[in-house]
Amino acid sequence: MRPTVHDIAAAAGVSLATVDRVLNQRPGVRKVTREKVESAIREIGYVRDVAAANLAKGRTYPFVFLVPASDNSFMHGLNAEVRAAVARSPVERTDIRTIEVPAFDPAALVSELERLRGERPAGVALVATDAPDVREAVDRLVQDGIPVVTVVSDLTGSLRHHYAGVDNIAAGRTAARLLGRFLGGAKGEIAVLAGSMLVRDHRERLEGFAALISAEFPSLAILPVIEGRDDPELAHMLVSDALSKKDGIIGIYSLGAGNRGLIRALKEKAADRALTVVAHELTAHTRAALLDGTIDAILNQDAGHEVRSAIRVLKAKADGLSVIDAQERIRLDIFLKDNLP
Amino acid sequence: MRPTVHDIAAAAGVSLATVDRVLNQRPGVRKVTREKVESAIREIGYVRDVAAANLAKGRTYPFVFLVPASDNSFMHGLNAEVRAAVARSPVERTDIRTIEVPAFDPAALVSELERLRGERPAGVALVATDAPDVREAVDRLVQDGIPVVTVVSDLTGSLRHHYAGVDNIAAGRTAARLLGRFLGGAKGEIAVLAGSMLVRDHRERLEGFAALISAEFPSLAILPVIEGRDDPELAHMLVSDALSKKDGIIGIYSLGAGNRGLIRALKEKAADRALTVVAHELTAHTRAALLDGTIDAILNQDAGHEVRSAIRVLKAKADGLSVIDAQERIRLDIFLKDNLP
DNA sequence: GAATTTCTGATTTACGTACATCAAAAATAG
DNA sequence: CTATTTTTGATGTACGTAAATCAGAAATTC
Repeated sequence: MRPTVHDIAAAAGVSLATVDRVLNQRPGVRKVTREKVESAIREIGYVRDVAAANLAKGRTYPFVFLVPASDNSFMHGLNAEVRAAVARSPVERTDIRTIEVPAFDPAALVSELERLRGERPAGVALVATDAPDVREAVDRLVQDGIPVVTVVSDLTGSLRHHYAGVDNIAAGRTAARLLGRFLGGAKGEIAVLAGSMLVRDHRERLEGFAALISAEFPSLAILPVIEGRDDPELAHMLVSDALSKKDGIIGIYSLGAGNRGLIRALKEKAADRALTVVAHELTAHTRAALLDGTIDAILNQDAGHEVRSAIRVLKAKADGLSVIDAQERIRLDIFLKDNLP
Repeated sequence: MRPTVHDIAAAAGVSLATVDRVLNQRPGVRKVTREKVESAIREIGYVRDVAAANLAKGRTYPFVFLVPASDNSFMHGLNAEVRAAVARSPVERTDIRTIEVPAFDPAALVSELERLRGERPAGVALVATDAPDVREAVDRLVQDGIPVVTVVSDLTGSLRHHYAGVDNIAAGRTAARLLGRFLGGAKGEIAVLAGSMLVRDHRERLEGFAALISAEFPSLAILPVIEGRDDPELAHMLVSDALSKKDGIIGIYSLGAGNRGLIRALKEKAADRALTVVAHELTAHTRAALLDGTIDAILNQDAGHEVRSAIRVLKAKADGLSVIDAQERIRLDIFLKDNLP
């Protein structure tokens, strides 16, 4: 049996009340006594029974998820996963509230974060827009002792406790190597379709991609980035246009959302051409395109894992517990036709 | 606040004791009363507070892990993960015991399983050796109401509750596509290094690999399988030999363990040749070989995830709860030089 | 050394569930 | 209708922790 508070009391020669005061950092304990108790805790190897503690406290964890009100498959998926987590929340003693904030709008995010600072939830998860004032707002929350994790997109240089998302530079490099190897030394041009260069994940993916291509696949030339604003219609138009004008294109890297438009353009304009295509995010559309050969590989981050990981980390931080790092690392999934889930 | 047993009692118009009898399936409740209580439970949407229940029961989950006494990096890694789980076990109210069983020895596994049947642990996890009498022994455990999950290697047609491992046919197909695409239509021979064709995962990987190569990459010819028994020395010898004799080899698929020997052979015999190599299981050796270009891609299953998943599933089954399927699906990791963890 | 402040101990209630006991009520058998 | 069995209610204790109260002890101040 693991030791309990009673065992600490006995070992330290103090009363239960004093042990409780030390454990919960309540005032009214002399320094010497406090140290006596603390060393007893260490000696007998006491670990607080979190389940019992939460039961006694009647505690639930009021968590807040800030999700961008963005209209693409990936964000819809993320939202669905948060809702699924909300559905499970009573069982896990969490009380998750989601707040939609305008996408790519640092000011809106900041004001929401400030509001939350007054509310003092047990933890905050957010899809960060990478701006200095957002970072400052997050850091203020952290300094107030509120656990904060970023999801999907991280915040440069902030004090957030954790980032539940993939390494986007590595993702870009991986895409580059796949494209480069699949093209087998051929010479030609690569088109890159992004959502917007104002978003950190997209910038990083491009950065990793471009670096590896130029370092290891010099026979491939990267064309100026096409910014499709994650909008299927716009993406369709821009990609169609590029394919018509340039017939040196032998590969495409789609690093953002809006793949529906890309896929349509490919089917219309490139059915005859042997294009190699690598895209991000597994959705119904990209899955179908992978299966029918329009896309050759899909890089993906599992939104469900990200949401669950964020919640686990917030809970652990709220309880002052440690997390299993390997469990919380969000992996970059590579899907070929053959290993689809 | 979520409803409690008191709420059920009030809603059903019975006493707490009766609710308790129904909930814990104790005798002494008339059918009509039982149904009244059950419908009240459904109506108010009561879910048992597992934490409080376990506290009251003073319950710990005595789980047993049967791991093969196999001397290769992967099994060592698996063992380490189980030990890590054991270290965490007091916090999670689990009491995990590991038992080493001789590898690839159905009889030994069966006798251990039979012994456990008498012991009645709260759950059993095992790396299955795929044999009919093992299946029967597992099914007897299941029929006795003991939760059973297979880890890494599954058991054909058995009643086990769950399999915490990757789809090995898909893994073989994925390896085939990677090799095929990386080779870019070149013509030549592919060598396959396996541990033993007596193990199910290896058989399945080969099956998937061969099927896809012959269907989609007809210019590639698969040489007879080299069985290295997961032994680095033997693998080294056999691969060296093959490389010396056949100079039509342009690709290698290593689907088992013992990659240390393979890597040595490659460095000695094929430094000059442009071989494309796909191997399984990320270890210190394969990682180094991937980074220095000796290996082109590594397929991996995360032993830590498998172990934690197995424990989560066993716990859920023991409590009669459901699991989050997406969370428990073990993914096939594809590692290139650029997305190593 | 008395008055005051600061610590400490003893005790109680609570969280939601499990489990046991004993008495009372209801159903069934004879 | 009585005797018996079955079903139900009432109540208490326990799990490990949190949190509160109040009295008493120890330390500090003047």
